[in-house]
Parts: sequence; C-alpha cells; structure tokens
Amino acid sequence: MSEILRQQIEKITPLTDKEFEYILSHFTRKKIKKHQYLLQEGEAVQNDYFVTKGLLKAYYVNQDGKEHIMQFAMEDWWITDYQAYFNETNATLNIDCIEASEVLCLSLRNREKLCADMHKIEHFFRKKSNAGYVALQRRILSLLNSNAKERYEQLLQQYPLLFQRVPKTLIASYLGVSRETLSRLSS
Amino acid sequence: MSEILRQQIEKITPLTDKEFEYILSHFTRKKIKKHQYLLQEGEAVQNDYFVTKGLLKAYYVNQDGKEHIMQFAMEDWWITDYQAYFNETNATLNIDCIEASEVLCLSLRNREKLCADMHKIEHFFRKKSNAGYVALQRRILSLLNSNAKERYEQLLQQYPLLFQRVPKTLIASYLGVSRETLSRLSS
DNA sequence: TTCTTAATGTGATTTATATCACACCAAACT
DNA sequence: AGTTTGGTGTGATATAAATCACATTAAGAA
Repeated sequence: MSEILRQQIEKITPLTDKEFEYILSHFTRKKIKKHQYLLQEGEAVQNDYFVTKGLLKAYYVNQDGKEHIMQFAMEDWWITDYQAYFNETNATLNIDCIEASEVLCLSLRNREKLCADMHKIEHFFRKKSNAGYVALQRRILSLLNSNAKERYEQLLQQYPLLFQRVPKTLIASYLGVSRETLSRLSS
Repeated sequence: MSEILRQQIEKITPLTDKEFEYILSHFTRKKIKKHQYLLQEGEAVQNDYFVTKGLLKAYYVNQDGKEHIMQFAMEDWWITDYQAYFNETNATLNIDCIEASEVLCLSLRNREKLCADMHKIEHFFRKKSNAGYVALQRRILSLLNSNAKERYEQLLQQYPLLFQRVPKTLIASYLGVSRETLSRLSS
C-alpha cells in the first residue's frame, strides 16, 4: 500500500491525485523476506527505502565482528546507508529484515529529478531531513549525557512500539550497551 | 564579510548578484564578544546563525551542571539549537562565544520565506541538511563503536583546524570523555 | 517430533573511564 | 606587578559496564 507514503507527504504538503501518481512513478516496489539483505557492506547503494510493511535494521559491523545498529525502520520510516547513498560511494552499513517487509525504492537520480521538477517535493524532503537531523542530535545527547539505564528508558518512552517487535539484543546494540548489561537493567 | 555565505551557497547552486543580494536581505548581522551568550537555555530561539568570523559552541548543561557540547561552529558553519528553532520551542541548549565572533542571523520566518520564493534556496538547504544528517550519523557511529582514544583521533583527523583553536577541556566535552581521561590519552 | 538456532538471564571477573584531589602554568584583568 | 581565572597534567580510588562463561527457554527448520 502506497497510501501510507501519500499520507506522510501530505502531512507536510497537500497533493492532487495526479501529483501523487507522478511521484509514485519514480519508485519501484520490493518485497524482502525475513533475514534477507536489502543492502550489504561494499555494494553500491541503489536506493533510499520507504517501508510500507515490516521491520528492518541498518547496522555497522566493526573489525571484531561486533554489530552497532545505526537505525531501525518500520512502517512509514525511511532507511538506507545515507552517507553512501548521497555521496554515491559504497555502503559501509548492512541492512536486513527483522520481519518480512515491503519497501518502495527511490534511486538518487529519481529523487533529484523529483526535487527539481516539483518544488513541493524538495520542500517535503527538506522538512524530513531537518526532522531527521534533530532526532540524531537527541540521540547524540542521550549518548553523551545518559548512562545505559537512562538511555534505555528514553528509548522505551520515545518508541514504545519498537519494543514489541525488536529483540532486546538488538535494542542493546542500538543503545551501545552489551546485551548482558541491558538484561540486568530491565530487572 | 558575507561573501563567505555566497561561496557556500554557490558550491551547491550558482547565483546572480541580484539573487544573492535578495537572499542577504533576509539576514541580519550580529557581533558577539568572547564569553558572551548568543542563546541561553529557556529562551525562544530567534535565529539560525551563519558564522562569518570567530568560534562558538552549543552545549547542553545537565542536572549536575555538567556540560556536553552538541557542536562547535567556526567560519562557514551554521549553529543554533535546531530542535527548538525548527519546532519553535524554547532552547534547551546554550550557545556562547569561544572567540569574538560575527554571525549572520536568519529567522525561521525568513528562512521559510526564502525557501518558498526561491526553489534554489530550498534546494541549498535540503543539501545542507542531508550533509548534516550524514555527519551526525558518523558521530553516532563513533560514539557507539570507538573508545575515547579512537574518538579523539577520529576528531583530530576530521577537524584538524578545530584543535588549534579549542581548548582540550572542550574537546573532551564534545567527545563525551572527562578532561582527565583525554589528558592521559594525549600523552 | 527432534534438532538446531536465537533470545534471554545471571554469576564472576576484568577493564575503561569517571571522580576526587592537588599542583603547575599561562593568560587575562585591574 | 600582582591577582584571579582558565587550561592542563597526574596520582589514587571508585564505578559502570564489558567480557567470559554457562544455563534456560523459546522459536524455527528438517
């Protein structure tokens, strides 16, 4: 269902049916099974992904094989390796499915074309990017200022829905704590 | 000197003299002395600030009175409390001058007006915001994945100019390490 | 069902970093 | 010139969290 994308855009700017149809024509659809990769480290990053169904994670794997989760994405969220996507370099992140998912794929070329053609859409993406920037600043502040327990509680409060779907092990990896420490905090 | 702003914009999109003059008319100038506040916690956030001269820091002060630096800004950088600026809420960050500074001030109203009037400028701000988002992701990854020493070395490599101007104590506060630990690392 | 894999809890130990305390020096005021 | 303030180094100690190790349970796969 692409209605969910339309709704997201319309929270920022109204669209006619024609306009939305035009926008949507720049996306392709993709279904991914559980545990399947959407993106692997070292590959070129083809797309930004808008999630219409399911749940994914983008994560970095370091030299020791430890995973650090950059972001989750469920319905109505966007996900990709943005550094690589915007700069057209190879991915340093992996993205794979926590649950079977469906996404709408937007290549950088189509994104830029849409933005050039429709001032509205450039406005939409600017607003989304600003909101994303602010969200990351909050996360940084949380990392700088709070200990493991506080970060856990903040996340729980901010994204309660996530907890019903994401195993604690992955929450730990997102928070930058070991799964053992997180386990001890909950109790 | 506002030429520095023009150069920054022209890295993304070319401008005529008229266009730049029009853009600049939406900014006001401000000079700030060393140690003076540009913004204090609890205030309304009037502007986003483009630095033409000097060096500033934006930081959060927690319940215990400990400072955590969200960002620095020197010539050619932007700085404000973005969460509060974009959402028109009161500041949770403080901004003050490390060196005597000069800034160009852009209110949210003028920013939105410029973006609505000139597609070019909306494009510029979208690009800047995207780049900012990517930079914050890098910082998060650094916080998740690296210890104090590694983070220090990464920062040193990424912003070598900063080190000649910012005391180590503040670098520590940006990295999320105590000044004592940072001091021991350097040696 | 049985087998394997993923998720979780919990003890014992180690380690990175924070905290406390004090000394020293350089810069800025007055 | 003298006095305050800001920046820095370094020892001793405390603490949050990582790591290692093992047990338990739940969930998928054959």
